[in-house]
Amino acid sequence: MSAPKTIKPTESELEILQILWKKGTATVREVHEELAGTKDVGYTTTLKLMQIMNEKGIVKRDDSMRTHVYQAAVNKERTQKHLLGKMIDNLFGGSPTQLVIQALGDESHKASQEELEKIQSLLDSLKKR
Amino acid sequence: MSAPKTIKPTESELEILQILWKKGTATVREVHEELAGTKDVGYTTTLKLMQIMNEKGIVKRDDSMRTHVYQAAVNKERTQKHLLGKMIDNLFGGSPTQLVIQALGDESHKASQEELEKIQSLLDSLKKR
DNA sequence: CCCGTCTTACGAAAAAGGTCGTATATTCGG
DNA sequence: CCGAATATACGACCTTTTTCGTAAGACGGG
Repeated sequence: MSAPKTIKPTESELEILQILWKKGTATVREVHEELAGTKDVGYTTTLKLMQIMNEKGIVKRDDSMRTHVYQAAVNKERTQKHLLGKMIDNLFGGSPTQLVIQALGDESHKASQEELEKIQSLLDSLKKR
Repeated sequence: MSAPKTIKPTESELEILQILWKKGTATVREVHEELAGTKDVGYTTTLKLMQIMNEKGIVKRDDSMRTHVYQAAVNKERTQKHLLGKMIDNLFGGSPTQLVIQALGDESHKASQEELEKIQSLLDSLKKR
C-alpha cells in the first residue's frame, strides 16, 4: 500500500509529516529532536509512530542502513487541499469564503503585507474569470 | 461546566453540532434522522453522543419534557476560528496565507464573484493597517 | 386498562490513538 | 574484545471515542 486513497493523518502524524516535508528526509532521531523541542515525548513513541506511518503508507523509509531514513510519502499540497476541503464541507457548509474570511481575520496568525499582496494577486486572477 | 475553554469537538460531535447550528434546536430523533441520511448509525449511538456532549458542555438540553430538546452550547464562529487556527498550525506552519491560497484555489469549492468581492473588502481593510 | 411504541439511562465493549518499557542487534571507541 | 551508546522491534497498557444492547419509564390508541 503505497498511495493511500483516504488521506487521514492523525494529529501526531501531522506533526511528523510537517517535519518531513520541511526536511525532505530525516531519521527518527532527527524527527524526535525537533518534536521534543515543543512537546514532551519519548523517543520510542516517535519511533513507533513513524513505524505505523510506514505501515500505513504515509511515509516511506530506506532501511538499507542501520539507521533508517524516512521521507513523506504523501504530497504536501494534496494533503493540505484534502483536509482543507473536508473542513470546508464539515465546518463551513461547503463554502470556502467564510473559511477564508475567518482565516484572514485570525488575530493570532496575522498575515504580512507581502503575504496580503500574494493573496491579492490570486484574487485578481480569480475575479477575471 | 457550561463554557469549555478548550473547544475540541470530535468528528462525530462536529457532525451533530452542525445540525444543531443549522436547526437551532432539535431532539435526538431529529438529529439522528438527519445523520442517518448520510451515515449508517444506530439511534442509541446518536443519543449517547449527545448525552456526552451535554456532560462536556458542548450542548445544552431542555429536559423538562419527556422528549429532550437540545441546542449547541458553543458558538459556531468561535469554534470555526479555533479549529481553523489549529489547522493553520498543524498543516500550514502557522501561516494563514498558504491556507487561504489553497482554499481559494480549490476547484471543487469555487467562490462566486460576490463572495470574491467580500474577500476583497476584507483584504483592503487589512492592507490599510 | 393493556400493549406496542418511543424515550432516556446505563453499562459494556470495540476501535483508535498515543505512550513507553524492555529486548535485541549494531556500532564504535578504547 | 568489551562495554556503552544507539538503533529498531514489539508488545502491553491507558485513555478517548464510538458503538450498541438492554432495561425501564412514559404515552397513546384501542
